[in-house]
Amino acid sequence: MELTAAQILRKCSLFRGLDDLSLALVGELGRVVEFAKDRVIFRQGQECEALYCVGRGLVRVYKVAPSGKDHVLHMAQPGQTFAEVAVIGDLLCPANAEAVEDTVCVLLPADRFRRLLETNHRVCLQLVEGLALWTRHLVGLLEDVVLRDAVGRVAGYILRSAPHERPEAFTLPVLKKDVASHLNLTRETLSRTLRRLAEAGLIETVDAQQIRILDHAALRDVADGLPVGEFDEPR
Amino acid sequence: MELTAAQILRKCSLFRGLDDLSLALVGELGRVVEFAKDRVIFRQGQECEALYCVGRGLVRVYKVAPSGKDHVLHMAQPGQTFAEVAVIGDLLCPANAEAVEDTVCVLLPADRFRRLLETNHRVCLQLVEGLALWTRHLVGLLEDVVLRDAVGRVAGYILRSAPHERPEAFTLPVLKKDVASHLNLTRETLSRTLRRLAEAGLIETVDAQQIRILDHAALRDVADGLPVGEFDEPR
DNA sequence: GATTGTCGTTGATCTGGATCAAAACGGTAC
DNA sequence: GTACCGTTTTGATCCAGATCAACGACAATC
Repeated sequence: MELTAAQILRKCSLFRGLDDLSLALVGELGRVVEFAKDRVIFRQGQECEALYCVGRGLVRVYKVAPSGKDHVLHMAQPGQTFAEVAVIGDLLCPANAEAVEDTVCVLLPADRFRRLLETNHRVCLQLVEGLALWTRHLVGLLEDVVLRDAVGRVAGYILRSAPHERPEAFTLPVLKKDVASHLNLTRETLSRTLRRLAEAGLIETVDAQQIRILDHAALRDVADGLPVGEFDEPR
Repeated sequence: MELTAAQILRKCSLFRGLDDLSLALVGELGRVVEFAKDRVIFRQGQECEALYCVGRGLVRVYKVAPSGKDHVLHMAQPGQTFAEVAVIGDLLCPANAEAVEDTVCVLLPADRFRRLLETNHRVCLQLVEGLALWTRHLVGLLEDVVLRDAVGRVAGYILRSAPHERPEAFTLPVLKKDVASHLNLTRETLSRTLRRLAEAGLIETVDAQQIRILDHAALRDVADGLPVGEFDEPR
């Protein structure tokens, strides 16, 4: 199935709420590009040539430390964008991006998009809102890493990424190693933490990729900093 | 000395680049308010009533964990704004803010500011740019905390906060405990880390608040992840 | 089939920075 | 002056999570 730029952009959360006319103006700039699995899309420090909107597939946006350690900032799924900030601020790419699966994106060239922003108030307004949300997400991530311990972060992640309807069982959309990196944990710690949550009866691991939530409220509590309980202490 | 809303807003980096007319429109909304030292400006979770622009003084914007630990997101100095994101996205305050010294702010009421955004394209454009910068700052902070160790973070902080001209000696604009919290370190660790840098000959501590940079390049290297050297190893 | 590679789990050990404890500094109030 | 209070510094100890190491489960390639 082929995707057109318009179809992809219509589902893009950054442009949600945009009227058809403005959406068409944005679409005119768009060029649909495919990236094969493992293909590098851009590297940090490069000039950023476009804003990317994912139509199909999965993109890992990550930064690597001088030490070699890397940190996943964002796993961009269909409907999500990346490199917005670099494009808007006319900055260098702050991170690396690569396709985790075969991926289709709409590219909105930086200079033309910036020009559209300058002429079209609706698009501009929409973007302000989108950026505000993205910023809040970042602050959330930051506070997660800074203020919560491993169990809290994992519990919070599970709650956030469970689908809103039928939240009992869900399939992780990304590999655990990427989840771990996103939460600033090692794979090992993530694995052990999931086991602790399972042993405490809060979740159940169906298989490597599937998690069933057994006790939503308790999970909420753990995410809010309460200790896990339901273990050791052989009174 | 009394400050007017217009004077404060003119020096505000979020509105830098705004033409006089638009600036005047923004200024019309503004109400100048003083906050005494230690006064709480808002608490996380509250409805956010305005965008704040600091004219004089210093405001600590911080979040506290369920555990009681707190994290300084931002020490807002004159010319800087806070609560922009909450106002723009019509979200609840994501953090606490309190005046560290006697402080003067311009308040731009949320609803009226949002209405201005909707009607004035120039202000909207300016804001997109401001948000992009703020986002990049946040990503930097996140990567700092996640990818660097204590020495790297402290070295980076010193480099960032040294004045661009005459960077040899400078006075910390905020208390060390706030610096520590911002970098997600304890006061103790910050103190020890500064001592290590001093012993390695990269900096010199004049007094509690003043730091002299002795070796700019080496400090850069440490911030980029190289080990500090110049210690132990009694060959 | 065998081989290689990536991912996930589990166990044993190590360590950077936190925590606890105490003392040295300024301020400022009396 | 002395007493008090918040900040900073230093030292001793502790611990959550990293690191190292081994192994099983698949999937892809030969």
